[in-house]
Amino acid sequence: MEYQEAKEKFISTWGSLGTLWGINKAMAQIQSLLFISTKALSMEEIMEELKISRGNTSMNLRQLMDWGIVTKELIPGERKEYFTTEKDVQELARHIAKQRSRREIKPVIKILKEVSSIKDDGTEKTKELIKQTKALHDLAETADSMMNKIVNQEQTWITKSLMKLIK
Amino acid sequence: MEYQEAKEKFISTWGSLGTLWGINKAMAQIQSLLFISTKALSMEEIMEELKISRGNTSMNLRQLMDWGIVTKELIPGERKEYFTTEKDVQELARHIAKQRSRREIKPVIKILKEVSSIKDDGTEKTKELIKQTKALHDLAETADSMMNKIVNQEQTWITKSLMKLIK
DNA sequence: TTAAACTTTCAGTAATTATTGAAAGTTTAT
DNA sequence: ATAAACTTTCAATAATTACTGAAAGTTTAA
Repeated sequence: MEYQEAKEKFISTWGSLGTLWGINKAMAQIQSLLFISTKALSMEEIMEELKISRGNTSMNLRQLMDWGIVTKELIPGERKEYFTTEKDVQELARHIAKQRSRREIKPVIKILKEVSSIKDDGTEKTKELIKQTKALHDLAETADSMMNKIVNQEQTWITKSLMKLIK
Repeated sequence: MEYQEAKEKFISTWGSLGTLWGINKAMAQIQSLLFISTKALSMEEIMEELKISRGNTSMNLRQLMDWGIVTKELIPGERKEYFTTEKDVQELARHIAKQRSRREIKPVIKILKEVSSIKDDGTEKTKELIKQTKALHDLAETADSMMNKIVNQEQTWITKSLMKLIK
């Protein structure tokens, strides 16, 4: 497999993985293009490379910046804006995990908390609702907190060794 | 908040969380309805409760069964089929993690492996592609394996203690 | 200022994905 | 065999989501 083929394969695979996880194709592809680029790219270059419109590029770049994984880079003397993505996979994972936690997981945990806190009227169905949403709440909290801890690398030597063990 | 409101809130929240993660609404809602139900439900009852068509119900139930999180239950003497979901959240998480790993993560890891194995022609861009996809490959493998280990509870006393630490 | 070089916005459209409902299929009882 | 009770399939349609492109907006240089 040659460079060009490999590059295209990577970008398109990453794009479809994105859609499978609720991230849109263009967004995932822009990010992956930047991820393997040796330099910051202009909007023009991104449009050209991915064959997408100016508007689409602009909007998705904005979203990527909102997520904190792409940043504008102003090249002195240049009028155009250039973009780069976080190149360190660990950092990248940290940003994504943090954002998805904040935007999606935390709000759901909150609702699970509310739902599982309704007053027990003694009926079987109410008991079941409380029991199951409570279990889900606990699971979600544990998973969320673990994910954050792991990705935040709040790792001492001991947790690192533990990681190796479970891995 | 009363039972009915709490129930509706739970089901609709779960449904929208689903869509956010690439799972369709009906599928998520059927699963959540079963999850808090005290008994197995027939197709009729699910349709009625969620106000969705017979076809939709049938197709999504099938998908849920393919994922291994819903099972048919045949009640003796009854002609209709009844459905239940896995009630244990741990088991549920295990099933989902296992399936997503198999269907989505593993194939992507495979492609990352391929892409990162192209021959190094010495150019900077090829080196970058190899380096970055390799990093992603390693991250994906670690994350996938950790997730599986965690949900599979292949936990000895030592991994359990470690879990507590990182948690 | 003005105008060139660029970016953003957004209404319209296209593409994708989900849903319906009725016909076809299956199973069970008689 | 027949028919009733049920489930599945799938073409048509609806709903959602993504994308385009041109107009409006912004910034910089002279």
